[in-house]
Amino acid sequence: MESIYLDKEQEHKMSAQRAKEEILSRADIEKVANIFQILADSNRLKIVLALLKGSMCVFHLAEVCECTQSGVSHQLRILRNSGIVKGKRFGKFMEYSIADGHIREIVEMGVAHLACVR
Amino acid sequence: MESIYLDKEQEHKMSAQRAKEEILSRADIEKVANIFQILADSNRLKIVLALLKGSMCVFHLAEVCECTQSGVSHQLRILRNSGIVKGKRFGKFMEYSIADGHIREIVEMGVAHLACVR
DNA sequence: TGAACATATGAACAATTGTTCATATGTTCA
DNA sequence: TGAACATATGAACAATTGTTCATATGTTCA
Repeated sequence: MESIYLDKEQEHKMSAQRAKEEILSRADIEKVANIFQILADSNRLKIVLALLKGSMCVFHLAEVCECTQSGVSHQLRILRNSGIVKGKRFGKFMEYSIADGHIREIVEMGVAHLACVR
Repeated sequence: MESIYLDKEQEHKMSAQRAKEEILSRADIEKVANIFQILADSNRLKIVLALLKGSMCVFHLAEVCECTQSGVSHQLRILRNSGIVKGKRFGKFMEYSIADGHIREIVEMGVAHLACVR
């Protein structure tokens, strides 16, 4: 007997075909996953959220994030390496700020998603 | 001698103040970080990208993602638990599809970011 | 110059995560 | 019913990640 779900199977096959043709390259997918990976840690996300309010130095970031200086510094390195934030020295202080114009949109998308989860 | 960067310090202090007042709650930040966490793995991201092209079953997902059946199944559980995808049985097959209307926007943001990294 | 402050970094560790293998569960169909 | 197929899941393992502690580096200012 023929499957009663033959049309469904056909449909899935077509989706799969389309997906295979249009999917991003492995390298691109990894890059996108990396962006999300950076934002996937609450401390790093908190740093980004804080910096979106305005530039500040490590001391204040640690304060806002309720986190140790060392912890913030380590996370800042990751954020710097990925090009999301940049640091500029002012005397003893390092002023950190958002370096990536698109990061606000991505983060705001995530925050917007929060509302519709409820 | 007074610091030559006194105005900068003042500025940072104000940013920090704003950040402390306006920052999301710890719980909300964790939720947002979680959404990003889900999308932070290339295999999971690939599954989501594929499903955005159309619903399909586990067999096809494994094919598109060049991944084992078991691997896809494990990742699907994570995606299901987070409410991003849903599964519906059709006979022997499970049809998976995107359950979260906002996920397309978030993923597309990430993909758009790709272009401006180049 | 050296004390005080701000930040960065290396090493070690615990915790988390993704993958694989083996196997269980669910469904169809002859 | 039982063989064949599709999917899910538990256990084990290697790899990755975040945090902490100690300490190094960079800067100012008396």
